[in-house]
Amino acid sequence: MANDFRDMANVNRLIHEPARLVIVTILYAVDSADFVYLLRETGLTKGNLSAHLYRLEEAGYVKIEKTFRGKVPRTVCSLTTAGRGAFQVYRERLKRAVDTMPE
Amino acid sequence: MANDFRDMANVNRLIHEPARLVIVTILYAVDSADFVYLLRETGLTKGNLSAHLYRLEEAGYVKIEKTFRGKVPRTVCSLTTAGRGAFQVYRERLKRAVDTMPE
DNA sequence: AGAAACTGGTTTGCTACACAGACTGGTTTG
DNA sequence: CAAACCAGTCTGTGTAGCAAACCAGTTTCT
Repeated sequence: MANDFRDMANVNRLIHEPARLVIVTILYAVDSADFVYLLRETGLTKGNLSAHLYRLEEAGYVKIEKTFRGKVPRTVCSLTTAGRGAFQVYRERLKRAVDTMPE
Repeated sequence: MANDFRDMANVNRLIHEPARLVIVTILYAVDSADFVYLLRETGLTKGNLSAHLYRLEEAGYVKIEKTFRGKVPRTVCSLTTAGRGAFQVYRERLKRAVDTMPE
């Protein structure tokens, strides 16, 4: 039982960070989103969003494609298979944690 | 809907930190525990545990009482009313977050 | 045409934090 | 009395999050 508590410490820290959790959750739901969309939805600053996306890309969780929409640059983000898997694992682990929390 | 996602970023960071979440959850369940007990249950190092407890005390979430058991020092920790409240709020918020996560 | 303002980001600087190993004050054991 | 041990605290290091400053290019204004 106390070991269930200890399990909480074993969550994926990369996804556990609230800002990134929001990003990943959105990407999981919508499949693909561009930088500006994420900016609006998350409420993060640009610098912050950029940095978090980079961390997620580095981890292999997010694919970042830079294209142009007309003459305007556009950054499209989507979860990789690894990213989707990591989110699922995180979600299940969190679900169990919440369920084992004392009333 | 996407605004629900944004809510995930609004958790109490102090409790959200996995190590502290474990500590707080234990204290919530057992009401009072000494340093050595927490050390065993959490698997944290002493320095780490000490620092986390201090942060929680600073926040007014944990009461730390230093006594002696015979000649040996003993540190007993317990959640304050504020701490219990904060945990409950965190737990409910997390519960909602888990529930709004996409399948 | 040139300046000003806007878009879509990235880089930089700062602060805070998590972590573990070294250290401390005292106690028990050999 | 020295060595080992107990219960913690302090210190050093590396990482992270955050926002402001910056940058490259585009559109708008005059």
